[in-house]
Formats: sequence, C-alpha cells, structure tokens
Amino acid sequence: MDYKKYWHTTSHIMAQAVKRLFPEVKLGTGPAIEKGFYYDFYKKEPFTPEDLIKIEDEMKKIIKENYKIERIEKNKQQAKEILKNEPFKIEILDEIKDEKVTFYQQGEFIDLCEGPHLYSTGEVKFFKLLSISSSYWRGDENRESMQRIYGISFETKDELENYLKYMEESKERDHRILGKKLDLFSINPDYGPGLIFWHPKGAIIRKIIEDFWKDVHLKNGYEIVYTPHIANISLWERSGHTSFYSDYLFPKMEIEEGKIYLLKPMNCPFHIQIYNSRLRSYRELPIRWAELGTVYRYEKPGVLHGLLRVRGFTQDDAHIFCTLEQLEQEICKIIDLVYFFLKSFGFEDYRVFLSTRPEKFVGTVESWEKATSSLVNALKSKNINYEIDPGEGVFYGPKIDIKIKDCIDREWQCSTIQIDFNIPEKFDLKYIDDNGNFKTPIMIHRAILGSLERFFGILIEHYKGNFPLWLAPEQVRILPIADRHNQFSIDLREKLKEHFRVEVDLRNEKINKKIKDAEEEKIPYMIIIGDREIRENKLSLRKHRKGMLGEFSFNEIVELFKNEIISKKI
RNA sequence: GCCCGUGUAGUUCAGUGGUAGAACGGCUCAUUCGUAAUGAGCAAGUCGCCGGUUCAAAUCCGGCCGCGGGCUCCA
Repeated sequence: MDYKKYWHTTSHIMAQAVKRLFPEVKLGTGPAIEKGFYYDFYKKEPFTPEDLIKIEDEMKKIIKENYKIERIEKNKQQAKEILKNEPFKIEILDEIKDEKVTFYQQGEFIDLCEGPHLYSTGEVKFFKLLSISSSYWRGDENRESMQRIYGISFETKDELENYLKYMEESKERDHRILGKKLDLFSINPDYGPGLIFWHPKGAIIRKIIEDFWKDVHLKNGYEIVYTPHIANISLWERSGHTSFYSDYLFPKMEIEEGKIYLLKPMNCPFHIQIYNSRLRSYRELPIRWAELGTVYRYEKPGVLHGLLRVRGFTQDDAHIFCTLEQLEQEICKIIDLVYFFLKSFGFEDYRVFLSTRPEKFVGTVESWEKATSSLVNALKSKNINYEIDPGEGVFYGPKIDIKIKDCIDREWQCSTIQIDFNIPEKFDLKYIDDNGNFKTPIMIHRAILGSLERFFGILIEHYKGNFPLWLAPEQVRILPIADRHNQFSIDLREKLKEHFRVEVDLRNEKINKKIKDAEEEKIPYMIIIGDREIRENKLSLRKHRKGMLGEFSFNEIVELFKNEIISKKI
C-alpha cells in the first residue's frame, strides 16, 4: 500500500499532540517522507526523549478519540484569521497563488494542508516516534532553527516491528562499527578528521580491488597513468577550480617565495597535461586514461561521515578523449564496464538517472543536445530503463548517474559518467583531423566505484562484514584442537599459503573458543585439526555461519576454494 | 558551518562535588580439551583540551576540539 497518506496523517496527529502538551509551540511543516514522516516545530527549549514518550501517549489518546478528519476550503482572508498565531504557516500561505486554500481539521486541531489524509485519526494503528533533531526553517541557515521530530507508522504491529528490526540491523551493518571490530580501518580525529588509515586487513581488500580494477581496465582498452598529488596554483587557476571550487580546496602551500601549490581536488587537469604534452592525431582517438587518483577536498566538519564522506579519497577515475562521432559508442562501453564491475561485487539492482542541461551552462545548446542524445541512444541501445533529472546536469555537460541498491534496499550512488565541453576549451585541447585541421576533442569523466574509501564503506555494509572469499582478508583459519596438533597445522598452513590467505590459531584455547572467535571475525572457512584428521589425513571443513561441511582431502579443498574465488561467489 | 546530543582503560560502558569502576580484550600461570566463551592472577586511565567556580571538580560554569543525529524529501 502507499503509506504516504497514512504517514502524513500520523504527522498531523503528532502535531496535535504537541500542540496540546506545548501550546506555545509554533507549527512549521510536516510531510510524509520516503520512510515515515516528520513535523518541524518552533520551540525555544528543545524536546527531550521524555517529551517524546509524553507525545506518543497523547497521540494514542487522539487515535482512540477517533476524530473525523475534515477537508475545509477557505479563502485567503479567512485562512489568515485562522492562522493568526502561526507565523510560519502565514509565510507559506503568503506564497500560495490560489485564492482558495485548504485546511484539514481533526478535533480542535486545524492545519493548512493540501492533503490528502485518512478519514479519521482512528485509522492510524501502530506508530513510533524515532528521533529529535534540528533543522533550519526552509533549509536556510540564516532562518530560525526548528525542532524536528521523526516518526514512522504502520497498519499492523508486524510491519512496525519489522521496520524497527530493520533499523537495528542497519546499525549492525554500520561500516564505522564493523571497521573497528574487524580491524579494517581507522580515523584519528586528532590528526585528521576525514582522513583514512587503512589497516592491514582493509588494505589487503583494497589491494585486491585495485588489482582487479587495473586488470579489467587494461583488458578494456584503457591505459593506466599516475599523476602528482600537488601542482602549482596556476594549473588550478586555468582549470577554474580556484574560482568555482574554492570552498573545497585545502589552503595554499607556499613552498618557496612566490611558488604556491595546491593539493589536487580532481585528477582531470593532470590527465589533460599528459594529453597536451604533444600533438595528437585523430588516429589516436579515443584515448582512455585511467588512474586510481587520490584527491583532497575540504569538506565542512559537520558533513564528515566514516568512509562515506571524507577529506582525502581515491577516485577510480578515467578520462576519455574522443570525437563527437565516437561519443555514443564510448558511453556504451563505459556502461558495460560499470555493469561488469558492479555485478562482480554482488550489486544487481540499479537505477539510472540522466541529468540534462541546467540553467547555467557552458557550450552551445546544439552541442548539449547532441551529447544528451548520445547518452540517450547509448542507454536505449543497452535497453536500460532510466529516469530523467531535468536541469540537474553539471554546468559543463550532461551526465548519467547509476545508483546501486544494497541487500537491504538502500540506494548508493557510485558510478557517474559526465560529458565535459568546458575543460577541453579551457586547456585548448586539440587533435588534427583527417583533413589536417585542428579540432577540439570531447572529454568524458567517469568513475565506476566512485571512490575506493566510499565504495569500501558500502561493501562493508552490503556484506555486513561477511566478505566473499575472493575479498576476505583472511580466507581460511586452521584451528588445532590441542598442542600436539600444532605442527601438523603449521605445515598445512605452509601448503595452503601458496594459494590462499591463511592463518593458524595456536592460542592455548579450547576449540569452542577458537571457533567462536573465527566466527565473530567472519573468517569464511575454518579447518579443524585433531587426532582423527592427522590419522586419516582428512581435513574437517567448517563454513562461516553454516557450520560443519564434512571432511575433505587437501586437493578437494584447494579446488573448492579456487572455484569460489574465481567465480567471485557471494 | 548551524542546531541538538555526546566525549571516563585498547573496546563497550557505569560513575550528580569528597581516594577512578565493571565487562570484554591484553599479559602471566594452570589446563590439552572435538564444532560459538576453561579457570586463577596481574597490568592497564592527564576522566578530550584550556580556563573558571570551590577547601575539594570526571561531576558545576565558559571556550575550543572531536564524535553522533539532523540541517537534501517543503501546505
């Protein structure tokens, strides 16, 4: 069912309860959102968690009192009279163009609202208020600070409980917590908020991803490049970053008198320098240069978030220089590559967005239309359903964004394909065409994983820390039952080490404890070694979260693991 | 950046003005064990930083820094 109406009504019930308990509160707005609802209130003292309980109790009363919800039409004058004590509502009223406005009334509570709503407050069955936070009135930091209460409601108790369970589960997946628990990465707030330290277990995963990424790119017609982390400010002045991107730049470094350098916030100007290092012919195009390029951007303190929003990160960046005629085919190739990578990591659900020309743009309308139609044709030829974000393109060109869904249906944006008319002009990129004339190539910026840091964070949450065998930092752990099994286990490790990442648990602990720890560390496979295994030369194999698989020979195990790794089985 | 909350041992957290605590983890010893925690002992802290109030501050007040939620969903 479509819960929007249901949630919207619940938000009105909440507002009614708040008004009863705190009559001095002024109403802001209270819509249904993607999952649940909120209402913004203007109140001097913030709400406390105890207030939430009181509000919930009052809401239960209102539901029980089962008020009919009536839609009432008023003209502006009447509306103003009704809202005389609600300054925020009056502000909204003043912006409505129609002479007639609608109110919804339930009991003593009346609110300016275009609806729709349920028929009565009694229809809301199960609800919960979830959190209190602040927000600016109309999202404007110069305006009043409002108190926002979030909540959720459902028709059945089961749905509510499932939702609360889902919320709990999302917490267990939190990459910041798992990153600490599994010793994958850390951030030292004293020495650099937003800067990531990759611990050995995180770093090995990154290495596997990087190797895979490079191999696939080389096989797909890309060349790998490396570029510096800093460059003279004149490069950034020419690219325009010092003006349109200045908020995100780390402060200047004056390395010698008058020689000012900047940390790079993007890789593209460097790739352009490689392009411009000599004259290019049309015969060379398309040129595809890829780099795992580490960039630094000054993000505001309040927006940093684990691995997902950081100040230093590594983009899986590439730039393609091509002609307008080659554009569509290049886009198709990129889309294929995007899908190949995302599938390899276990992402099967996508939503594709095409962003078109914004109000402020560079280049000609004609070139925008050509580029946009190349994007559309590419999507159509791939039979991809897409949604249009009108006017949401970057000022320098249209783009395709691909959002992936993780295994609990949350959406993440990683991949982006952007066409750029601006920067080739700025840097005067040229090639010589088949008639000997200078032409300007088109440039495509594209990233597939987005950034390694962010993608790693998403992977941790997607897998809940249970990495598939090909990515797991420690693929197998050998667990000897008693001291006398240690030497056999160490020898076995040496043999397995040729193929896999394997450790032995030589601690003086009971087998139960060793299994528990290996399970908690999410090691995909355990091999248990006791008297029986040594006597019969068989290995007892246990799978993480599954339990005993039985006894296997050494060769059978090698085969089993190898197949699982090659197929990138989830 | 702004609003609210928050900062105590490696980790998770208790501690409302009077000698700094628990569990897990770590170390040592004993135990040699068959599929999710063997037992005992020991070590471990500038209570985020700076300042103020007080005979006395982890605790109260102010500033700074960090972290968490939100500030994008608009009658």
